[in-house]
Amino acid sequence: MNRQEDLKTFAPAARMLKFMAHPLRLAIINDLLLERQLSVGQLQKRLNISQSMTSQHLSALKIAGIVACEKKANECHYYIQNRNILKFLECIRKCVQRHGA
Amino acid sequence: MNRQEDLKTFAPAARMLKFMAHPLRLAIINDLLLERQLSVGQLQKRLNISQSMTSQHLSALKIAGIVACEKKANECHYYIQNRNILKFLECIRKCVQRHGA
DNA sequence: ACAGAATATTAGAATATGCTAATATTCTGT
DNA sequence: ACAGAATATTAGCATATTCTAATATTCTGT
Repeated sequence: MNRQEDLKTFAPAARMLKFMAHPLRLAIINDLLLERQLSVGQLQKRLNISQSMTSQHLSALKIAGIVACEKKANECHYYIQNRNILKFLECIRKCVQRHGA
Repeated sequence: MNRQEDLKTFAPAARMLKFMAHPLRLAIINDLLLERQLSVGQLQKRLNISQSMTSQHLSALKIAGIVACEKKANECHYYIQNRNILKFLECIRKCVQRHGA
């Protein structure tokens, strides 16, 4: 494969990484992996951030296809849509553990 | 672990992801995983980008601790320093394959 | 010591991101 | 229909990223 191919190949991966590359969004992903499902309000309390931030970061993760949500009455319950993310998180942890960089 | 912990925990991971979250830098990492070692000039030709861009992206990856380099005469040979990156790349590929997002 | 190759660094413009504060929407219970 | 809860969206500022173009550094061969 030539280089132009390469860039096209890596563009979607880079895009997904970009969406994940934020401490709060990683924390959200982590929480959703642990709890399976959480409302915006629950996440907001857990992360101790503003309602707006919570919603905006969730919205970004939704656009990335990483999470999805389901309306239940007045609340919106978010969950991990792309389960491959689990292995992904494990990988990140390993990479970072031995590498303070 | 409480939430403040969480953010501190994920900060280094997010930092590393940020460094990787770029198509060119993923391509560089990929090339270096395949070839073991490449000079700036070789990478530049492969990726078909400017000398400055090549150097700047490599420098970013070096700061992140992902690559390292060794001077040989007039050239600078870069290689992957953090071998965990390999599994990481595989993970990314899997995540992205089934997810156009 | 000099010319030229290989790489690094810098400045600065264009764009993207992250955040706060404010406002809008959507739903529930009465 | 209304008040209030839960969530979403918007505007706008501050900061960070990415890129090009220009310049600096470092090394080699003569």
